[in-house]
Amino acid sequence: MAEKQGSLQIGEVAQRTGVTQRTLRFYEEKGLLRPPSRMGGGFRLYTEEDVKRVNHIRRLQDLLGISLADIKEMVDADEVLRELRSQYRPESAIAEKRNQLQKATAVTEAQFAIVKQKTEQMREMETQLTERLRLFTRWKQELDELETKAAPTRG
Amino acid sequence: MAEKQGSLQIGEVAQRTGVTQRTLRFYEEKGLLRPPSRMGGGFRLYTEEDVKRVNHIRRLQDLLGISLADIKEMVDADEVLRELRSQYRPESAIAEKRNQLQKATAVTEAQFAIVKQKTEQMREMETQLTERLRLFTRWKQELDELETKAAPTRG
DNA sequence: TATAACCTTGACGTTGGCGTAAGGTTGAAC
DNA sequence: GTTCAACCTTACGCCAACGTCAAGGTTATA
Repeated sequence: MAEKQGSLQIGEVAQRTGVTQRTLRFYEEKGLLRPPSRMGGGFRLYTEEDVKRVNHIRRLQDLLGISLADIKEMVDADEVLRELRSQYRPESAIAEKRNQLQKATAVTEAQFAIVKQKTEQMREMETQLTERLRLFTRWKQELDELETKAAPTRG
Repeated sequence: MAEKQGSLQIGEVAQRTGVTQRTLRFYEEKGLLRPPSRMGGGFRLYTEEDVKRVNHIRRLQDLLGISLADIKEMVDADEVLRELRSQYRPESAIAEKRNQLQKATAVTEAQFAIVKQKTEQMREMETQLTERLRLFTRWKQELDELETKAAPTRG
């Protein structure tokens, strides 16, 4: 019996995502990754989904610079998404689905707002930096001219 | 004798920047703010420049999510900028000026690169989120239709 | 000159996000 | 059936970025 198809041990997940095994266990502890299945002896078995998840978490961390607690909220919204997508068979509890959908929408909108705001501020900063760089090159040119035109009377 | 014109005590700076007094002292300790002048009894006296500085630091922290150590590098570059700008009188040590200019340019370019990369990733994320929101609204509509068209056989 | 509001330094405490070491278990290979 | 890397849990450690006292000095105002 081979391994279950497409299941990865923690070491490989760590390698492929660029985080440590400790971090993966930590995320699990904190509820950012759902507890993976285990093989007989207790070794964790991850899926490709999990890998994507980790990458997503890291992007959120790096880009938005928000706490893991907040990220948990966001990835929970993702989870809802997957659930809704998978059991796309609305024979049961429409009200609940509507509820989940509502919450997921809210979280996503919040995220969107953050991203929007940050991109805007980033843009401002970008232009500022561009201006500054222009200024620097101008000054450098002036320095150059000063040295070539003026007397090289030293040394 | 009134206060020196335009000098602010730590409390007011704290209020206006939204950080605590502790944070201001902390930044000073870490070299992110140059030690302000003091009045007779030792009270710190800040300038409007300092206020801008603090705001800048916070923007960098919030937007780029980088460490204060890295931010120090950046604001040091700012310092160089001011120095160059103020004593715009290149009678002394051109070589040094060139050097400073070079370093400031390098730091600024590094910063620019970071900002560029992040903006791009942000954009990606933005489109992703937009798509997701569209999906959500579509699903919600489907749910609505299901409820209106199907039997409202409850209650 | 009293007293409240503001400030000082010093030092220890806290929180998030992991690092790391210890001691034991598992699994594939030989 | 033993070896050995990869994994397990437990638990203490660590750094950044401040928070939070404590004990006292300063300044404006009555």
